[in-house]
Amino acid sequence: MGTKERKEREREELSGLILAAAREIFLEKGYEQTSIRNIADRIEYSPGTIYLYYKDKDSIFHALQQEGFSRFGQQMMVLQAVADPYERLKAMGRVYLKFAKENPDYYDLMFVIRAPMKVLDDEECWNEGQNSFNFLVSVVAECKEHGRFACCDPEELAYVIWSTLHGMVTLDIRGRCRVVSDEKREDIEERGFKALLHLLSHI
Amino acid sequence: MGTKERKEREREELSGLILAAAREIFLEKGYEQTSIRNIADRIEYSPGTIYLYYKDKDSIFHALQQEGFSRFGQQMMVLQAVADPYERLKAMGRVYLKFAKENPDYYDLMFVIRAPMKVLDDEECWNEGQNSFNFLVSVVAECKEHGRFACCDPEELAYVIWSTLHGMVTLDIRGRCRVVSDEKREDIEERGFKALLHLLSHI
DNA sequence: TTGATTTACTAAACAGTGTTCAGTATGTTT
DNA sequence: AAACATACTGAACACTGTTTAGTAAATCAA
Repeated sequence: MGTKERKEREREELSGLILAAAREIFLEKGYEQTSIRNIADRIEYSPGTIYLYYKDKDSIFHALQQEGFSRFGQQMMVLQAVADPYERLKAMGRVYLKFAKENPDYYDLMFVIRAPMKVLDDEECWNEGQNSFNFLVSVVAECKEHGRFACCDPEELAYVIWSTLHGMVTLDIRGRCRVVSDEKREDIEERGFKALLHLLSHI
Repeated sequence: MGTKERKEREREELSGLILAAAREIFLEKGYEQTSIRNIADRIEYSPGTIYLYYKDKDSIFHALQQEGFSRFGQQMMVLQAVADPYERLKAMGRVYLKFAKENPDYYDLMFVIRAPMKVLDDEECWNEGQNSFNFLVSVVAECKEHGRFACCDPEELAYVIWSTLHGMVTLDIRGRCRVVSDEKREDIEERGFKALLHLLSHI
């Protein structure tokens, strides 16, 4: 008899329901407003039930972070169509900035908020981030094989490129971009990205 | 009779005491652990009293942010000794990274945490940040006057440089640097900064 | 089918959070 | 001495994450 299998299926169903509710509230009202009680209310279960499916609040956000990386990965798929490595690198930057602009809350969860990282103990690997970074490093390395960035270490250059884009995005997301003059603020990330490409094209 | 003056002095005294306690707890135990009740306990007043001196919790963190910028400004003083603008720009980057490394909590408050920015309404000016950014822009502009960065807009280039350093610092502070290989992680910011300088020196 | 056991869930409690406000006690002024 | 102003408190309100004793239902064994 398949009662065991059914039970397992039901377990995963509620676990998925909890995550769906968390995602809804998170995307509707943001991180601060996503509480265990809010999630419980939405699925009409008691708060305690949530702890039968997730260790704590942080692990719910870790699950949402993984969803974010999944979306992110899908968006990056378009890069497979770009043959030239340097063109692929440029397209990658644009996809990165587009993802951040369209999913600022997911971006925050993936790269800024501490909560989802707390479930990883000190030296445990952060797989999702690692894969994304490795991919960037590999693209930079390919550029190098094609003659670009001859004097640079791929990992170091990847890190600098990532830092620049991440810096632009977080200055925006966390409200620090108002220091930029009015006429440039609206498209400052686009301007910044072009300036970065300009720098990269001269080495 | 100077009762009015004395009262005012006493007001500022307690206001300063609250801020000092907030600073202590913030630097000892971090942002999350700095609560109104913790502050009240430390100065042996009731929680309600704090609201007679500060509008809300955010405005306390805004005051702490200003302190952060004050420290930051003092550290930047050493740049007055650097005559050549490009050397000054390089020294500025090093001071920036040094400040972030030595005062990660202040840095977080100044450039990442949302709370202290909430006291500024939507289009109100963020003076502390504005002054710092303007200073960076002016140094880049001076470089340009000395023949460097000929093809770049000073504000845009200042923004890119700031973004790169800010990105490196926040990836570190918010625990996203573990993707960098072990052998480079320890001094990855130094390596990244050198790579940035390398980029800047080729345009 | 009955009794034992496991599973799934809830309600309540604990300890904490920011914030407000009626009441009090002290200091100042008339 | 009475009136008023100021400074502060303590309790309350509405939240937060998390734990746990208790319950009701489902499953299993005899």
